[in-house]
Amino acid sequence: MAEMTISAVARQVGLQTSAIRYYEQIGLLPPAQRSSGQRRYDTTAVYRLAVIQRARQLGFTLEEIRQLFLGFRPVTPASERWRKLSQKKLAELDAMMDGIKSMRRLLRKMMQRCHCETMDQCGRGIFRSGAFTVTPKLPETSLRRNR
Amino acid sequence: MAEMTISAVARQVGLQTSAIRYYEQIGLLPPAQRSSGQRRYDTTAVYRLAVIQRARQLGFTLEEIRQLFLGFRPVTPASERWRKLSQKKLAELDAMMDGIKSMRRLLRKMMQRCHCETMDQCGRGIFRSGAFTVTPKLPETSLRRNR
DNA sequence: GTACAACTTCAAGTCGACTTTAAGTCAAGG
DNA sequence: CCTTGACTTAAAGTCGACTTGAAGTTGTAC
Repeated sequence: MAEMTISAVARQVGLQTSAIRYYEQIGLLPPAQRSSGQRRYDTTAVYRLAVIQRARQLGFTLEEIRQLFLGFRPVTPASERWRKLSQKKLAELDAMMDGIKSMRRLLRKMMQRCHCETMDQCGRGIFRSGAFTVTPKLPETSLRRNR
Repeated sequence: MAEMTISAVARQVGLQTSAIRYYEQIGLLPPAQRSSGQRRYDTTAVYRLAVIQRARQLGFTLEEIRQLFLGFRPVTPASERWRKLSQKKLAELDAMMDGIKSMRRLLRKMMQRCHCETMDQCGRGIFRSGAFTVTPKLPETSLRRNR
């Protein structure tokens, strides 16, 4: 259990080996010890990856996760790190929810109220209402592939 | 008003000219009439762009918007087109909301319950709990630049 | 005649989080 | 010795929605 290959670790944490190499490359994981050129990991690496996975689950970007590990003075307790980053993320999530909610509202209104025959007619109505200049950009279809 | 340049149209609908050319390129807009090589637009193009902007506001991808215009038999009324696509999108938005909500829940729990000193300790806890294999992928920080 | 602004095309660049590909290395088994 | 499988690297590709850049054309003003 002390020395695992990259694929053993990948299996344990539910990642592809390429992702683990990538994390190392961007400095999210410290360079692994090598045994005749191959990476060898112990449980601390697995724990670190568990944290990374959890953080991704919480909506953190890899850059934010790097902050979690490296963006504080070494004495800063983990709990405080989490709290600091979580506050910002929570606000972001709320903003995102609001964005989605307004899409939903508008979508429902659209479904109820539109009786246009042609798209052109529809466009004329929208254009007159003037409320089309803003562009909230959709948060993306969620749920990415998971190996 | 009958004949506008691309930049006049861009101004009216709040897009960059490059976006309009791009829409033409991917077939979202029909190729514009040319006057000595330059594109000339009338109000129907503006209406079409108004529809596109509104649809983007509702969370539709450009591909979905293309469906809105080209994915139905020509006789299909606009209102019916909207309703068909909106139903799917509404379901997607709901799924996205659920994803965000579960992130929020987990985030709050994390903030309350984590008292770890070190990240390593934190990782051990997460790893033991086993609930880190899934990877919901965050919907993206919303609100993209708007020209 | 030439400067200028506004347009044109086509190709390439951007962002984030990876994956894929090509070419090479290594240890074990037959 | 040779194959096999798991690993290695660096570079390039992927996705969506554009933007940016380079190089060229057009019409108008001075």
